Amino acid sequence: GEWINTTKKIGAIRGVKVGDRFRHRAQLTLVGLHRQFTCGIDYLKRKDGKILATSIVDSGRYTNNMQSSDILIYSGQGGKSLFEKAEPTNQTLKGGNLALSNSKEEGTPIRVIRKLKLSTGWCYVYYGLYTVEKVMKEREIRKWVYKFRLRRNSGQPKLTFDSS
Amino acid sequence: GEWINTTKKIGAIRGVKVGDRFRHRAQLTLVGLHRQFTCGIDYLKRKDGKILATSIVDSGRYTNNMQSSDILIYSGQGGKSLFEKAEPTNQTLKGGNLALSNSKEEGTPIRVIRKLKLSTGWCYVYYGLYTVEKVMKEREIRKWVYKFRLRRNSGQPKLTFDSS
DNA sequence: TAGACGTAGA
DNA sequence: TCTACGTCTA
Repeated sequence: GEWINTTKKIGAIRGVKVGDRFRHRAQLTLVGLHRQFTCGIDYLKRKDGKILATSIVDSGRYTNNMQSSDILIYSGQGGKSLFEKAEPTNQTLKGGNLALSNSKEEGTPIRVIRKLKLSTGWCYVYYGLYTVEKVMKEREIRKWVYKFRLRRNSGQPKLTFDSS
Repeated sequence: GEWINTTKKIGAIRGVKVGDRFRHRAQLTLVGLHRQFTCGIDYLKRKDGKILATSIVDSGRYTNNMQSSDILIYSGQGGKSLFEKAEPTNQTLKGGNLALSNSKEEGTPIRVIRKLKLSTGWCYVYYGLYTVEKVMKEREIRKWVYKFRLRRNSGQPKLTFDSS
């Protein structure tokens, strides 16, 4: 890839407002909201080597859920998603999962993007900054998975949709 | 997919000029230049059922070549590309290949997009309208493939690049 | 439901 | 080189 002036960063992205909508994952990459093309968890490595999550995309392929407007339970990666056919395997605390866990320790904000069906069709909506407040290990059908409870940081605009 | 006001069409796209550059295939889809996300040949079905090519993308995965600024030899699809590992198989005159062949019969214009490495990095460049002037069947390593010779329609802007 | 000249990062 | 919550059309 060829990128100019693009250091991954934690926190708000200049020029992107809460509620902004995007048609394709490629656009999230272009504006710097989420620098992974298909992976749901993006992260960077700090100078001391510790990895921290920068953003997550909830596109409904895993068993996430939004309990309220402020709480999001996000599934870790690995061990096959809902629609995969391969044998499920246990998730491990590495890559994006480790990054999210580290982010809880550090209390660093995470950009959250969710795929929604609005009246105009599917799109990715920037929900704003969240903080990981709990890391859980749960038993699913035939595997252990990580779940991350994120809470939306206060002081951000309310989100309302013409969802269909 | 959710598309509004988007009928596939043959010929120039309003708002897109020869030489326009795009970072991702997704952008080609958004502006209507090429409505396939990964496939190299896009086509539509005419009212009488005949399929005609609308656009092609040359991203270097097949053995295409640009003999001069006006002539492009484009490989048909199927039978595995250069980088695939599976067994090669013969290409057949269906789908995109059939569409390109039909376009030769009808003399309809085809939008050509090429992936280039410029000084700013890789991008897709709109080369303008071409017409298929010859359909060939050739022997490659262990398979038969189709090759389409396209000639750039006259009267279009010259293209110059700061390629690297 | 599967195939197709996808992409970035580990 | 491979994985990853891709995405369109047939």
